[in-house]
Amino acid sequence: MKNLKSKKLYLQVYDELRHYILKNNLKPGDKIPTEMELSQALGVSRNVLREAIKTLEILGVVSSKPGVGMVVNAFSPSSLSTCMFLNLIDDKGDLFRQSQEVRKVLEIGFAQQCFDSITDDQITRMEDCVTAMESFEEYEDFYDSDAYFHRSMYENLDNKMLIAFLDSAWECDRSFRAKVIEDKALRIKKHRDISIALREKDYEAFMASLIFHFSYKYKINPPETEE
Amino acid sequence: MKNLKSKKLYLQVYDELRHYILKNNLKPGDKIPTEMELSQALGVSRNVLREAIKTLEILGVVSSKPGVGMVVNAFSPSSLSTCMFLNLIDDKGDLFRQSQEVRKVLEIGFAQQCFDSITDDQITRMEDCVTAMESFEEYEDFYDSDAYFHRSMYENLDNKMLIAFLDSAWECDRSFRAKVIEDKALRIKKHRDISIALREKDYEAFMASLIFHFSYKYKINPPETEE
DNA sequence: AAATATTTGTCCGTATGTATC
DNA sequence: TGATACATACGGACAAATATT
Repeated sequence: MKNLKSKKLYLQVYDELRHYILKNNLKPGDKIPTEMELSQALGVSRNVLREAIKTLEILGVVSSKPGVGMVVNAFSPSSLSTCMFLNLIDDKGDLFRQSQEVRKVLEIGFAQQCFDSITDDQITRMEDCVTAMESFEEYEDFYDSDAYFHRSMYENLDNKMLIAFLDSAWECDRSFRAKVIEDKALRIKKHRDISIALREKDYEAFMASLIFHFSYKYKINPPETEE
Repeated sequence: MKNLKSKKLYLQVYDELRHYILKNNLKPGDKIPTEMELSQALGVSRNVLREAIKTLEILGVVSSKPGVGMVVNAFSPSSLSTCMFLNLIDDKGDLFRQSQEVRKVLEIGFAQQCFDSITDDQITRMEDCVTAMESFEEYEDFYDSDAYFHRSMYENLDNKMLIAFLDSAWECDRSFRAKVIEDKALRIKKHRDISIALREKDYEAFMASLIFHFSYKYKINPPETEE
């Protein structure tokens, strides 16, 4: 069809659609043309068009409903972490180290802003996470509370990119099924110290407990290669 | 077809393929079954399968060639920034601020590691970027040198996740067409000071110049809504 | 070197379910 | 209720690129 590049059509169409959304400055909620209109406008079959536009839907850029059409979505942090699973096909243990390093730098780097802007509601939910940690036996449940604890800390910073990056790093942690070699009680204490320092608005204690929290050894549990 | 969930088929297939790659612990270079085999195994048409698998190709997870088949790719940082364009459909000015904050925290947070591990070759390329900056008139060219300067700093850190995040943040900067309100000479000087400090292995000067580099005001140039 | 098989790329047609008017 | 618009899903067909014999 396009004699330009002999590049695969669905890749060209994907770029065109990206361009279309950006150049027309589409906002969340805006409608985009139907499959028929788009395929005719681009001069490709509906099949090729769908291969490109379903990528946008899976990535969370647009939503489609039969009988309605397609609309642009608002950005959600999870759409970035959706892509993060790409990392998992590489060396797992090393990428876990990388995600740990990045998390440490990001969380400590934004600690000041967190301390200044955190609300009582956030602190309460962090305390609830600590309480939940104490009652869990299974590590997976423990893990969920840990993740929610940290997510609650930074959700009020008005920085969706930070949230997206932190979620991506957590996504790696989860998929690696890494288990921290650390006493459960110590792990809980570390988190409790952070929440207490925030509750008492003690900046020095907050920073100290946060930095201390990131000091531990870890091992990797390889994912079961089930059936 | 599947009365189970009434969830869209191509979304289910996408999850299945993700699962397949992870559970089978596929490494870069490994082959995955043909479209016919996969569509038959999953009980869906070849069309639906392609809508899911082309997402994986566009994301850079797999590559396909006619007559050969599909293989798993190695992770490349660009695959993450491919997703970052999702952010662009939201409030642009605010997300530029966010990317600036994240970049600042990440670059300063990893400055110590950068200083310890940087090689002469990296520093030479950074110096070349500064030289290039001096000869450019157009801001776009200036911008490319700026991006490459920072990328060279951290590429030796053995942390692909960091590189991916930094690239993602740069992707935002670029698409926002943000222009820093700053004297060109000052901008060049800031970068030159960083490279000089690294060349002379002066840690204090390096940190000071890097922190100073991130202090500036900016404005946003909205993307032209061409044609 | 040449013919054949394999695999992806692209298009078409059709039927179904769902939402809107 | 019916009619229309739209996405969903299937199957077939042929072309193009590559590998194999």
